[in-house]
Amino acid sequence: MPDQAPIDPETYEWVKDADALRAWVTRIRERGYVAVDTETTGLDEMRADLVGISLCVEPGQACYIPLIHREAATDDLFGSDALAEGQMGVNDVLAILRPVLEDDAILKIGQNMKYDAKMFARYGVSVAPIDDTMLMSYALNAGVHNHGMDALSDRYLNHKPISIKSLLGTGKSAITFDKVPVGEAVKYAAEDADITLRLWQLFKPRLHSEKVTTVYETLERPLVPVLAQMEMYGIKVDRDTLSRMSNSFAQKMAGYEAELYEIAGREFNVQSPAQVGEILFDQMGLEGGKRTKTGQWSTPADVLEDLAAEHDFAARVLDYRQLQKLKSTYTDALQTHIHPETGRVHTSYLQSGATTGRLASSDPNLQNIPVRSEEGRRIREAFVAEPGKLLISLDYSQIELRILAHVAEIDALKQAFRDGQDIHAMTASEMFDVPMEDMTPDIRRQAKAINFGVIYGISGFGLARNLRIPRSEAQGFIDRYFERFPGIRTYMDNTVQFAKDNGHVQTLFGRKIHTPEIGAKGPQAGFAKRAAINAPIQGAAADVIRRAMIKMPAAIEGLPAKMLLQVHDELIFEVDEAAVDETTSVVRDVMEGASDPAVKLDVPLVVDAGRGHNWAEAH
DNA sequence: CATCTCACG
DNA sequence: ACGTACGTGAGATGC
Repeated sequence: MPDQAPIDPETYEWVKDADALRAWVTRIRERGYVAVDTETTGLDEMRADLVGISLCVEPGQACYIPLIHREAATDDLFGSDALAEGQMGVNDVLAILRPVLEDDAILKIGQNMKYDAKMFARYGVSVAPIDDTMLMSYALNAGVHNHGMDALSDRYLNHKPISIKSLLGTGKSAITFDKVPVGEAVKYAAEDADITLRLWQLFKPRLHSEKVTTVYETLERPLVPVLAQMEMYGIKVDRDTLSRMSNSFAQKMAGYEAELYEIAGREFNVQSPAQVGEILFDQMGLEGGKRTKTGQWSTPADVLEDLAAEHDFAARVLDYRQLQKLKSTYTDALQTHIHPETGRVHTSYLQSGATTGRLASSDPNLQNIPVRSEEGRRIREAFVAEPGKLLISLDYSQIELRILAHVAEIDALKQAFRDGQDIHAMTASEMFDVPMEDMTPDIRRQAKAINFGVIYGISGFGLARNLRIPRSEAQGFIDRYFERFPGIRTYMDNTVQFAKDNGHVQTLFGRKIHTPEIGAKGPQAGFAKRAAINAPIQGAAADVIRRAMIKMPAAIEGLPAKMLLQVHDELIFEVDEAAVDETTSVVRDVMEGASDPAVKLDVPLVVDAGRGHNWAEAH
């Protein structure tokens, strides 16, 4: 690394007036880029207030512009806080900064820039173009370590930044950033911008030397504004619907609870797996109970399901648990996420959350809203379109199996997809020598489980557990599968070997997923192998839908349609009723062509679409 | 704060 | 012989 100014928080500038700020704007324009960081009153960009802005133009040259820091007024008997000295008004600051923040010719560099871009957007400033050190780290090192700034600074700059905890405290007595004395805030905030700039200088050439520039430039960087926009739109959620469901669940749960106490002959905590296990295996003396590694009884659903046929107690626990899950995680918790001003729920997508290139969703997670059970699916009725609009949902059909057929070059599978065949039925037909016209649902179901297993890096044990069949039988299925599709085994062996040789696997689009555990011995080895087999398939599917999402804003421009949600292989839009047909057609075309022109797949991508006044109807 | 359980693709 | 399906986030319990 070239000689650089040491990271010294004492040297940063506190910007107090317009002249000082204009001097920074001049320096930014001379450079053509600037590292930017925002300080806010909270982590929720939709609710937090902007507290200050830090800038850095070269290592060690950083400043902080405080906006609304408050300090206890010594002469105020009521203890209310007064605005601290030496601050500019947010409107004055943004008036001066806007021209550079919105200037196409000036690159704004941030760590998790989506957060800062959303904050600025709420104050009417559209920040572009951007670079993001978190995403650079993710493109370089997915699968290796986390991409938070503290970790990156420690790892690459050998410097531990001032911790936010040291300023805010923790737990109940924690304060918000606007209560931090400005002098302390300058050191912390400007240091973050300084570190971000240094990381950027370090990562920029590495993207090239590690051959992930294309991944970063085409799959990471352009997705940031797309996700920011989706999150800010949010999706309308009907509180009354959720509230009614909560009440209904509570009533049913009370009934199950009484029944359980009756059977057990005593009261206990139904929500405690340990207490459920005590009753089943100690008190009732049932066989087959297993303990967790901490020595408590284990009572997962599949175990209870086996017992439920004989014992009402197990069946009622399952009933209770299902409703408890739906109530606490969905109908209750979702209500707290409805934004008081927009009436909508604004999730946050973590672009560097999953090692494979998938997104993750949090606060709330809208990627795991129930659908598999009838009762759970009804929760989707609470996700609604505005009056005069509909929700449309478009999802890729069998995208991972299609990608497997392509990358493993399995002619029979590729042809089946080209012919639009039922792929699970076709697999079953091949494996069990059953003509397609004689296919039964049960044979097809088994083949479907095998197809899923293949994507996950199949094992006899896993398939046996999933299908509830003896392990020997499951192993027989797998052997048979590889006999019929020998190319799949070759692909898997090659993938594992590639991981061992290179320390990573990669997707069709060049995304690297590091596999540091691939050389491990013992049980770890199995995990690492299966993860390595799965990653290029799951990752390529993730790349495809990312490409579609990146193309989408231009494609639907002019249409009265907004892209709201992504659920791994599905996109959800809110559309004026009159434009539903046209939007569906446009979106489908973008999704089905998302691989082009980067990768020409040997199989077609097929997208299914639905529509409705709510997500249950649209799905 | 770790563990268990369970919701999704 | 061993112990496993891949990838996530969240709520409740109990140390």
